[in-house]
Amino acid sequence: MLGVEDRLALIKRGADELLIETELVERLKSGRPLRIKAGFDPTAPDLHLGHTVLINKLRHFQDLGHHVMFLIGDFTGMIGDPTGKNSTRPPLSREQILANSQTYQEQVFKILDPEKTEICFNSTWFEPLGASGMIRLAALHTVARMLERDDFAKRYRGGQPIAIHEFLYPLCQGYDSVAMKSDLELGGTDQKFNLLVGRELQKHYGQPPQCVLMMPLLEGLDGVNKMSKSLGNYVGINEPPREIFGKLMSVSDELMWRYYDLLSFRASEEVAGFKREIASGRNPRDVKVLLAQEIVSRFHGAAASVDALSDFEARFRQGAIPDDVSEVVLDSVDGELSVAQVLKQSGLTSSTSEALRMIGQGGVKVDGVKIDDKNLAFAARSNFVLQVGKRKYARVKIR
RNA sequence: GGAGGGAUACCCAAGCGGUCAACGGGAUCAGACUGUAAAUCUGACGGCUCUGCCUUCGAAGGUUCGAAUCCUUCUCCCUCCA
Repeated sequence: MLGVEDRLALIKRGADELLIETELVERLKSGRPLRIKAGFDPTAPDLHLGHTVLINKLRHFQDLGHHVMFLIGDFTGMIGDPTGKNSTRPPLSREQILANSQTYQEQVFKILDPEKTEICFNSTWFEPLGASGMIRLAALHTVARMLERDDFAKRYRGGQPIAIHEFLYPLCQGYDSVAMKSDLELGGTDQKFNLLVGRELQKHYGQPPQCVLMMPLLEGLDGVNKMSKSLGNYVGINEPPREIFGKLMSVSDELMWRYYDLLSFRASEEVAGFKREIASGRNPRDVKVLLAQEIVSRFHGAAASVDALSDFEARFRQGAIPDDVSEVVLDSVDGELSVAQVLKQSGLTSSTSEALRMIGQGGVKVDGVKIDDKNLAFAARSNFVLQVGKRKYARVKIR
């Protein structure tokens, strides 16, 4: 068993902020398994690397012998967390929420130990609470205090609408902590306000207030916004290995370091070594490959990461045609079909206008040979591989 | 309830009677280069049977030879007052 100091160090590794450290130390000293809470909105059916920052940390707690409670906000999902949003979120339907939370559970156990994880749904305590209970809960907080929250304040000042129900979200999240008797809640830095409401409410209900551990938010592939499904800048852990690999390779050299900090399990001394090597001339690409392979192996196994690397090398270094090109069969018109139609109907371009533009820009290849004739037509019964740019392929058969 | 302000392409945002398929930025896509789907540079970025034609500027009407631009009504949003 590690000493309190070492356990605390592991808990704090990579974390942005821990409140209140002295309180946590006291609880760690008690030696009992702590009740660790982390809540997830069932909005995105697929976990992405951004979620795993937090889940990895939950795994640390499990390894230290604590009781991890994975809360699925099936009730609060109907409100929609307003955190970090500059607009009201559309509420989810009951069916969507249930389907999404199912997917969550399947994926989260790629990282967490199912034996040591308790899955909770907050509808368990909110359904019985009822409207009157909700009003009593709402009476515990003031509008002024709600408006202290930065994103509410900004929206209010900026003339953006704030719907009343959005005020209920932090209260509900705080009440979750009461219902779950949590010792520590884990969340992103953007969750600070909500996490602290939990402390307030627990005090009100006569419980010792939870400690709060905040993890940094992972930037998405654009390196600017936080990784999110809705912004399309994410890497889903269920995506095909080659896709995960490619997406990680598209990260800028600068952002790569951030990903190393928050996603890699490599020792920090080793990462520091990479930085020194690159400063003295090593190609950043090679280090990026190591990261991409580590992540792919974590979710899909070592074999998949080797395959993803060789596929990537073949396609982007040597311009080879990949081996998993999907096939489309198209009907000819009067015995032939124009390139523009083939591109559109095969789904490689979204319109014939775009198809013609791509040809004009030199982005279209037939069997690996660039074409520049916009009026080109393919005869019936021809069979070829069509390519747009470096990433879109289709094996086309014309009937 | 009253008074103002706003709604433009994926997002932000110009335009305020013709030269507007609509400035600019972001995102995206393509090309070049390369060390990679990094960076940088160049270009494209409504649709089509594509040297031309068709449909767009919240919705519906109207004025005009001609409207994103003017008028009317409607919808939604914001601000201030009550």
